[in-house]
Amino acid sequence: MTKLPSLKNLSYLLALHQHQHFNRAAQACHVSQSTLSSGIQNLEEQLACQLIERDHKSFLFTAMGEEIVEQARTILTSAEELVNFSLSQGKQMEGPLRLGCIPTIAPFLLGALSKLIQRDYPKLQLHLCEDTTTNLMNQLRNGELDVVLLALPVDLQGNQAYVLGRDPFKLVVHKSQAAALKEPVNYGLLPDHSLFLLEREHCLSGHAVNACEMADSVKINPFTATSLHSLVQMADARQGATFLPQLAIDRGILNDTDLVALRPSGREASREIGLVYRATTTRRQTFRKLAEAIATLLPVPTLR
Amino acid sequence: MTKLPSLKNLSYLLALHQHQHFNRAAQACHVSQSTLSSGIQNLEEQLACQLIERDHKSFLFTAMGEEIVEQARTILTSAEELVNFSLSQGKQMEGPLRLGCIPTIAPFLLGALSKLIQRDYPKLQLHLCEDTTTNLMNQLRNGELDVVLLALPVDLQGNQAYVLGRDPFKLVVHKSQAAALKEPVNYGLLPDHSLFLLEREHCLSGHAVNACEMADSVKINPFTATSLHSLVQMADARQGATFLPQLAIDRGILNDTDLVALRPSGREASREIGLVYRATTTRRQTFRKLAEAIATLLPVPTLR
DNA sequence: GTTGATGCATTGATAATTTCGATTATCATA
DNA sequence: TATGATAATCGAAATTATCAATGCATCAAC
Repeated sequence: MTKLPSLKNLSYLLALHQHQHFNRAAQACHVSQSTLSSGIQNLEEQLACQLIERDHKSFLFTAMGEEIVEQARTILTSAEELVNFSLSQGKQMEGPLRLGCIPTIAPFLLGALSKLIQRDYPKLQLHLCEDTTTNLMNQLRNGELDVVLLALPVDLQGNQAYVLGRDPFKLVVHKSQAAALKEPVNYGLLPDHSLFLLEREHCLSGHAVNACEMADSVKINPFTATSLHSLVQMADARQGATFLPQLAIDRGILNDTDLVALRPSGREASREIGLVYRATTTRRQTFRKLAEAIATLLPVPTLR
Repeated sequence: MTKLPSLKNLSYLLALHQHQHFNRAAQACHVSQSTLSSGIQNLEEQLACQLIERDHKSFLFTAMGEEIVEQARTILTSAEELVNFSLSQGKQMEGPLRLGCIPTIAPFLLGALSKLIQRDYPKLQLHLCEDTTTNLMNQLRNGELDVVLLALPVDLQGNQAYVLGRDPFKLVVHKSQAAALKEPVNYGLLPDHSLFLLEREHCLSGHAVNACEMADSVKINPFTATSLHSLVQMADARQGATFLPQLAIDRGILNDTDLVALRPSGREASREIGLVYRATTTRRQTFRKLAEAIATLLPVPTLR
């Protein structure tokens, strides 16, 4: 059998790749710069190939280095999964679980989820993290997260997902305009520029626009908000309209406003909520149970 | 970050699992018995769980131990792939490649393949191994083999495969009977018990019987052979018939016999040849090129 | 230019870990 | 009750990892 590199050195390599800086990487690993430096050299020697090109002041990962980093990443996450698995004694619902969630779901679900987990699986330590879909997917890939809760469809990039349920979109309008409308709402009746959406990059905008088949409508107000809460504030103050997921409405986002929720026209005006995990995971059973728990909290649960 | 177990200790665990004996496992790892013993204890301490139940004379892996072994296996094979990858400088067609093959393909293909590889990819060191489908799949899973060449369909058990081509079955009969038959052959014209097949467990028997839609026919002779070559000997000596893959016939297995090959009736009288590899591999490109090379040697190449 | 700051490599002493051989403990069995 | 087989334990020796300090090259500021 050939001599294998140590996991420690591989983790040094990953840290260096992440920080692109020996000192900061060393700090992140809680070792001195010289330790990390020699660890990397050690690796290069064992693997008999150059991983980084040195430039005395700076350095650059070689193509090989990048490739090795990718492979090392999966090895290290597997190893971490192994210790987590054993530390939790193989019990599926024990030990730490790092869950990422997008901002248009998190505030309306994680509170209830946290309570539910606390009640049903008190030994499961849920660590939560709120970020954009892109960032969450990166963190999942890097092993910084175990599972990610987000709106589908999304490019799974080789990961796998459980579909937990469906979250219908509602058209939310000011009381003063609601009288003139009847369900399902015909968008043509809305004043021009009266529809507020999240910033374009935000996945919810895309989902809502697609779901309601109204891309580039003249109805959309060019101002864009960055959170559902500010969206509500805008619509309320300017007597406009917006789309909100049922989930947010159920959790009282419209309380203390003069807004009412109406059913929009267009088929399938909804988003799907999915739980994404690495294909290489060993914790499918855990994620499955978590998925079941989350599904019970959704407007239209449809676990598969 | 939690403290990770060392790859070395994990490999000790795997060796112990394989040999079920401390001394022999230690020898296999080229370390002393005490080293291996304390390595295992170390693991148990780090993972905070009992991996083996000791019985003073003997021992038994716990359920957790078995599970950890499985996970450790994938980690170690990934690590080994990493060093192989780097040692071959990322060149796809360099370094060692361990190929397993079933006995009804190996003798008719590996010679030509070996020659082809030697010519086109001289730096690829092909290690060959001939065994049954079941054993090959186990060795693939254990990381003892990199790829396996066999007849499809087969339970992939989470592995992946390239389909390389199709190998038609021919009905091989003695000259003295050939005159009475015309293609495609109607089995009813064969004398009872005149058809020789490989032993029942052998995948080729199943493939041939299925392909020609003649399960449990009274035509089948209860005597079964263990290799295609002895099958040919039987049919030749006893003036019977048998099924042979085109591949074997192309390589001259009927030379110096009084047998002739005829096209059997029944649609799709053929087997598919596939190249199977672990889903977690990092060498898909290598396997792809190998697949292309092998496909050119098959009677009906259909790479996908 | 000179100076100071930055960033990685090197060095040599020290600490930690690994490994081995020898020994011990336990059990089965002859 | 010896004997042999097996795994755990122990202590010394070898190996390896780590750190603080230093070296060396580069760059920016003046």
